[in-house]
Amino acid sequence: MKTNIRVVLADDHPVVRDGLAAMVNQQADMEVVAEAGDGDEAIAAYEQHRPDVLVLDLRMPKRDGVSVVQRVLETHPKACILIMTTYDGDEDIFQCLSQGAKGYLLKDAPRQEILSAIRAVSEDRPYTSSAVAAKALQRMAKPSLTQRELDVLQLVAQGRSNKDIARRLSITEGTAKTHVKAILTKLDAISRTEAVAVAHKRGLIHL
Amino acid sequence: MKTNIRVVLADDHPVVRDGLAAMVNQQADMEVVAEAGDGDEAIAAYEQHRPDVLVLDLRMPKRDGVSVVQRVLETHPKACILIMTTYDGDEDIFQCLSQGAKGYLLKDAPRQEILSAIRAVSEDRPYTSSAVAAKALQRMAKPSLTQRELDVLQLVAQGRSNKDIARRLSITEGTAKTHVKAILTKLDAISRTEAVAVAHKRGLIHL
DNA sequence: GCTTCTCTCTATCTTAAGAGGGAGCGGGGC
DNA sequence: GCCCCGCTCCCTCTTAAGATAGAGAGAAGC
Repeated sequence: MKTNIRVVLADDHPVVRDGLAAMVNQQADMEVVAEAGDGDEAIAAYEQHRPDVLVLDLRMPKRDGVSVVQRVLETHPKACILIMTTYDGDEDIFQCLSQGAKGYLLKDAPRQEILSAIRAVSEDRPYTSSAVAAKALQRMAKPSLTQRELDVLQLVAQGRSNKDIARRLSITEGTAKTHVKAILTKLDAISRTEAVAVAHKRGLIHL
Repeated sequence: MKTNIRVVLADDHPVVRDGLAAMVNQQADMEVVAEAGDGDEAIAAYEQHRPDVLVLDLRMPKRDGVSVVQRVLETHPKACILIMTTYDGDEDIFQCLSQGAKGYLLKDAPRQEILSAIRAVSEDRPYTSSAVAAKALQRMAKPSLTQRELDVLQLVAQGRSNKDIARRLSITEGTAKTHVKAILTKLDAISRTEAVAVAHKRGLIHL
């Protein structure tokens, strides 16, 4: 057939790109037209080739997946992006999906699932894996952190003291404590260290 | 030639296995004889095929890379094992190498490096990447934690209080504090939360 | 206009964390 | 035998962390 699905692969591991490329090129109805090893290359490759599907790793050097999704959809609102990630707890997944990514995949997914996800996304059909759907529901029930709280959380995770955090954010120590307290309540943690553990598990922060 | 290098691949991501398999099978002098998706399968595959090289991911379900290395070398002291990992800061790398793994690789290594590493290991020559050699030197200079301290660190990372840690390890709170203090000193951290951050960066713990 | 939310700041109080000591006991190496 | 090390326990003291409660300013939505 002449209506091949044109795919661009973006992943920082050559091995993974090879694996995906091998799988894709074996299919009669799809082909890899370009590969990218980091976020900037991914954007450049998209601009140049305008593929039917962009398969995108979330964690990449220079520019992470979230910002690539943002950037590409800004200039090409109809772009079909399939997110690929290692961790299903990753908060970024939901950020990408809500920004307009068409689907997401776990890296440990079997071959068939990967291929059918690419086909689905290429036809503008959203692809939702059951694992992520479940996570999404769980996530709905939990309170979300404000931007300021995420700022504070980031510093807490680095091991900063309240006083240090206050200095860096140009607020009083009392305010820093207020934010930390709010974080503890929302994450259902007793101590800041537990909060970091929970936040990491939920993919709210990347250490 | 008839002296093919027989390779077993162990990685929990089908995509990665595909990529490696494609690369390896393209070479005239090597072939993939089996693949494994977790630690137990890796051991079973080794027993069954006795390959020249076992390419092993450090992080796998059921049984992690370290214990696979241990197990295989126990019964086959001459086994040639090539460790593959995503993170170069991983403490487990050194554990594997000191246990007798012949080489290690980063997953973001280029194709050529991967292939030459496999060839080196198959000839019983150790393969050491420059990145890891540098890390190894850095690591030498730093004080190492005792087993007990690692136990405590694990619990600290989960957000447990000193009192809680004491209860779980059947020691007094004072002793728990002593261990925590030693950890802080060795990791050069001011607070337990910073200690967790440092420990994670060094791959001493996996959250 | 009113409510709601976020961010900011205040104050007090209790408890946990961390600094700085010292010390006994068992095992392994010298 | 002795010494070093890892693990355990003890003490005091200071400071940081966390619980609790209240409140004002500004923005967004109804």
